[in-house]
Amino acid sequence: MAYWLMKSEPDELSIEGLARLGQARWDGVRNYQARNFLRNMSVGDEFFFYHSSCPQPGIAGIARIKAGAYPDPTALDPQSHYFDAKASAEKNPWSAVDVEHVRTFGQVLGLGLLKQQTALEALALVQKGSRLSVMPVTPEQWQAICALAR
DNA sequence: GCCAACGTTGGC
DNA sequence: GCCAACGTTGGC
Repeated sequence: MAYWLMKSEPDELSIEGLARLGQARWDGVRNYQARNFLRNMSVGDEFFFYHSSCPQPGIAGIARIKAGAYPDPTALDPQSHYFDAKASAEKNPWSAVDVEHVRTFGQVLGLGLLKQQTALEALALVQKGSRLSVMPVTPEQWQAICALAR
């Protein structure tokens, strides 16, 4: 089992929204590096749910992969914000996964707090200029962040 | 709204 | 293959 971190704008999907729904499709990833990480995910993998582009950016909880990567239907939907005119049913370069809620933290672990942690220096999230929205988390980083949540 | 930094596009 | 221009991300 592997660990990950994924960013979502709470206006689109928040940890509270996922808790309410129980599960959701994680779609709209339009970056090849992030997509490749999606494809490496296995059912049962857990990830930190990060809230981005919002008043309180940070890790808001934990969720789990319920179904591994499959072609992202939003790429084929002209109505979707994530529509990709170059994608087709035969050749859809984008992937989605299904996720389920695990835990909402009592308080959001703010980006500032995460940046203070020596144990997280290698995490793409806290590196200058990094915009990666899906990234791997090592077991050590996972433990360090879980400790902050207690 | 600003802006730094990155990724993508497309002409050459 | 280079690289300038453009679009996007995302914190502040």
